[in-house]
Amino acid sequence: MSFALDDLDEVSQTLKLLGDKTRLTMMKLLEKQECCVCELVEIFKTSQPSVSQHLRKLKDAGLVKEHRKGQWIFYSVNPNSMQNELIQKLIAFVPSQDHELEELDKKGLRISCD
Amino acid sequence: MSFALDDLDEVSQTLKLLGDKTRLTMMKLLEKQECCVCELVEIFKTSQPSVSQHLRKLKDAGLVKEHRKGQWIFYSVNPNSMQNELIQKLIAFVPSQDHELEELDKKGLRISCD
DNA sequence: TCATTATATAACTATATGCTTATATAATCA
DNA sequence: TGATTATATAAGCATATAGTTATATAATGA
Repeated sequence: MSFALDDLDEVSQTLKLLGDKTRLTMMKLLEKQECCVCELVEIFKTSQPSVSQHLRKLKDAGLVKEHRKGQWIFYSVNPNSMQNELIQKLIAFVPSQDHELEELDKKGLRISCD
Repeated sequence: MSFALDDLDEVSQTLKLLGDKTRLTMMKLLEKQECCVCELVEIFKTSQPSVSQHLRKLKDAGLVKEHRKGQWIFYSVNPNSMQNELIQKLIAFVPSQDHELEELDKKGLRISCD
């Protein structure tokens, strides 16, 4: 069961976070598929600190979770966040990012473990 | 018929706009009921220029419409905006602002024309 | 253990944002 | 017409934000 998020501050805080193109796209990507930082650096064509700082904000808000696999840290959307119902509705409006993941595969830059 | 808003920039731009507590609350209010600037000044307990500037941003994005009645200019949510489907989903998560309108009535500060 | 790779964090900078004060425009009313 | 009321806009300021560079931490592998 997901309980409704009915608090003005939390809604506006969440919208402010996702009012950034990079973070909004990240959520769309990480909803479908967990990614490590270096994959996101490749996808967003930006610096590693920039990616880490965006992820930090999403994590602080509880929107993503992380787990380490060896040297990599993988991030994905936290399905148990209080804001998840809102998040799901939002990212439905964001264009699919599947092509980004396919690009990664093509370039052989996809990280996979186990 | 409402057509889906499927553009990353427009979605993130809309979320950034509504990632402000004042503007988010305004949209919730103006969805239910048109208000003039002076009513919003009373409700938000802030300055008139501040309210006007927020409304300006919402209007520039096409999210609200205005019409003058005598000396007052009334604003309301524009149901024909390209983002309306997204807006409706968003403001469903915002707590009702009915009490604000009731407060106005009680204080005799509600503007009505015709 | 040392070098390499992945990630996080800190400090700095440039730009964006929201509010304030002051002023301009527009409508109403005496 | 002049005073009042409602609203918009401009300029200035303080804070927030996102990116950069430099550095720290952590895991891997030779």
